[in-house]
Amino acid sequence: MPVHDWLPDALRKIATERELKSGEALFRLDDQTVGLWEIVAGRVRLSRVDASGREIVLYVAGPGETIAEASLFSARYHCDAIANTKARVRLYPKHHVFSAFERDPKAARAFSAVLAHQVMNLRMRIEQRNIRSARERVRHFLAVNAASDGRILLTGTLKDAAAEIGLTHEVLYRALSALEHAGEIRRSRGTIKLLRRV
Amino acid sequence: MPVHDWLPDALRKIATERELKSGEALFRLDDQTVGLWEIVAGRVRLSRVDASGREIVLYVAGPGETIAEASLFSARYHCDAIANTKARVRLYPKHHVFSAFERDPKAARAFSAVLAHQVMNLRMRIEQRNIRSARERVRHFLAVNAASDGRILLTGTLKDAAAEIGLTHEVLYRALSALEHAGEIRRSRGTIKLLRRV
DNA sequence: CGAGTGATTGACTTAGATCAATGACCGTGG
DNA sequence: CCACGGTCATTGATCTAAGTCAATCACTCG
Repeated sequence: MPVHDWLPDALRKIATERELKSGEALFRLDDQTVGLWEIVAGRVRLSRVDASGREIVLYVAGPGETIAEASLFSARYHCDAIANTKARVRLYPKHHVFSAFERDPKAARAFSAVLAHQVMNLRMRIEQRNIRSARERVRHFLAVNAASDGRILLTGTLKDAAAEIGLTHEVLYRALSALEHAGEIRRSRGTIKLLRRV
Repeated sequence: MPVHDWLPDALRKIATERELKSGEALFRLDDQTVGLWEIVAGRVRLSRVDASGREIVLYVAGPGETIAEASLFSARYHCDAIANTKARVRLYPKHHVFSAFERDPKAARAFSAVLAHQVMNLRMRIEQRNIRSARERVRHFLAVNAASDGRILLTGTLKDAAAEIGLTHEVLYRALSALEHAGEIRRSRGTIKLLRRV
């Protein structure tokens, strides 16, 4: 997912950065699309205003993520992007992106590959959300994130993990300790290990 | 999302169909990837076996969906695909897909565009799942699916919609009738209209 | 006309959210 | 070097909204 994996070096050099104050709009519905944005720091929300006048949030993007990939392929944005916090963003201008893809088909292919992986990953997360039981959901999360030796590599805190899987942190703690008591996992200072069932 | 939107005609002609019995494997982890699969009928699950030996379902695909887009870009599958029901699938062989993309850069671009849209759509659905309150979730769903005149186009039944937004159908019915009583929506034989707030 | 399914509503249960309190750990600034 | 503010991790008590079970009616399809 990190942008650095698929954007050609040349393109990264062309990118320009911009600071956003909290609440400032990066772009608005129907603005002309200019390119691909990467969030460097802070959080930016994508939202629309619905028929009854309320704002509906489509997505909140954080550092390392790109937004508006789809808008590369359309002339106008179809949502608003507004900074939730003070934020720094980087712009990869549309025509540079496409000319890079033309010059370097591998880059284009890498881009597709990244998107395809994201699709798989997001589908998996939705599947996870379909699991109602907190315990089962945590099991799913652990299983998906476990290496072949059963060790789970946590990026960030448990609180972050709780948010990602859609549980409150309290419930995650409880589920983890229940799994530990049941002998399904073992924990030691920050690492979790999935134990092989007999 | 329908495959027909982005696959060149020529490619569609080359595709071969295959029937799967319920429980039959379409492919297995570490098999050589052969191409892109489209589900024509039935349901196929993508799953892996975790470190403790349980099967974890990554995704369940239904008619009209494609699976293993990401595997186009890798030599081996990294999950199993198993028919949940009797199913019919269609194969677009990998090298044909890529040669079609080379011959017709527009097709390649369309493919990327489809993937990018899927990413946006999936992110939106995850955002929706972050809303805990059933009523708010239904509001979000209605707002996202409403046309500019506030009319909501339902594909399929309300039960389907309930499944998509991650609620039981009973809860969806109740939330809808609560919204109707509150004057936020109006319903008449199968159609829902979002009323403008004053 | 009868079986099957969707839509709807009621009654009840439960699991997860919420509120609250505590200890561990960290960086930091005096 | 240590006191202090902040966040994470953890656990307990309580509440509530969503899930579950169940019954009914409308509709469609063969």
